Amino acid sequence: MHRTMDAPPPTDARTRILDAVEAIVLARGVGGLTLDAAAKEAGVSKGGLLYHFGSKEALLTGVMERLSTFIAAEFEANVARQPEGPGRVARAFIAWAFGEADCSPGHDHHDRAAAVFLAAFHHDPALLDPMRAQIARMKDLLLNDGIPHGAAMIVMTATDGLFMAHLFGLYRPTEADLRALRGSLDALLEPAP
Amino acid sequence: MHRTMDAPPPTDARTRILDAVEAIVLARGVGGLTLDAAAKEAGVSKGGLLYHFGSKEALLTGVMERLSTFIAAEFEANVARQPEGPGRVARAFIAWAFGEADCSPGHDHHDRAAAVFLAAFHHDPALLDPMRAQIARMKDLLLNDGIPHGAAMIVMTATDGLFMAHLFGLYRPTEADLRALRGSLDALLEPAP
DNA sequence: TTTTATCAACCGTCCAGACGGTACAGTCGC
DNA sequence: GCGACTGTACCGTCTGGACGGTTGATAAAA
Repeated sequence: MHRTMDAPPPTDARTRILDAVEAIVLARGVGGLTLDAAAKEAGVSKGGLLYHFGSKEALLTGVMERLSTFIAAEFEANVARQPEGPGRVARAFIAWAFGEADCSPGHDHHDRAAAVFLAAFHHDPALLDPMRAQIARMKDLLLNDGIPHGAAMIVMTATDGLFMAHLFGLYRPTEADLRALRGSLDALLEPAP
Repeated sequence: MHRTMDAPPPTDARTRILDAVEAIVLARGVGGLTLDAAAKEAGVSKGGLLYHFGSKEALLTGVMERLSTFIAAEFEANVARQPEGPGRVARAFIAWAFGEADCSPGHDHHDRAAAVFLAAFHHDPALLDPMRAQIARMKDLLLNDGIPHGAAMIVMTATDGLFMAHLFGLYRPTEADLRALRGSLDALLEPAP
């Protein structure tokens, strides 16, 4: 059950089902996610879906777990990519928010995260617990990153806010908005003059 | 059986229904919001509810419109409360995010906004359009507030992020976190030394 | 003044459809 | 033979919505 990154169709059913959940939520919204729809989208019978995930909750748990571990891995990689020293974690946060991680085609990881997020939360807010744990860890690291407390909090909330604006489509920042935001965030991480 | 027996709730049925929607979403989540539940919570029969709001979508539209106008009014009031000059709008944003607006008992306006937000978005993302228009106006004012572009964007995203963390319960900032955040945001609005 | 008609504001019931989930017999590749 | 499915049929529950009352206030007609 590894990540055999092969041709488009021959992925295993489990992965296809998980992908189908994300695709449906992105295309049709949380309300469009039914077991029947997920099965059809994954090219699997309903019985087959229930063979892998015994209930809708199990399905959402699965999708949530996959997202959590993916986010965790991406975060680690992002941190490793930054130069050592104060502000390293903060820079990883910023890099993630501005989407400099992978280069997956089609839907980027923000969209997929948003879809999973909404679907899980709607079914049962407690399903977000793995993600909460992950966020707590990341917050902990960020607050011990050798930068002022307030700067760390700004990085945390600003990146969250960017994500939320995207999630709900509240507004679309222009390129100039993003450049300015990024510039100011970077400036925050410079040692005081 | 109109204005006779009600001593405690002298509000009209329409308002009670709108309030009931918010209360239900807060207490039982988006999935718990049904017409029956809303009717019962409002002390109205299902037929009566459908008399005022002909469909669930109409109900959510109503709740969304009320929220939009409320937010707009609150924003205006918050701006008026700040001293004139550069950073006035930004300070209003910050004041709102830190909940210094009204003193409504029971549920604060953040909780109610969150409830309406989630319920409307779940039914149909397009229902957020009134709110999007409102946010666009607020963003416009913020970006012409006489402060650097990047600072304005930080204020915008940071306040959104704070709201989102609350909305999904992703993490609970400590008092110290909030103080530090607030201090750094305020410092951003000081004219460069 | 009495009767009748109209109208808004509800009430309570019923229903078709959708959804999550079960059951189970059969199929196909290893 | 066995695990990994497929396909169909079915069940109980819930939901949005339709529909036909009922009630009390008000207005018009007698």
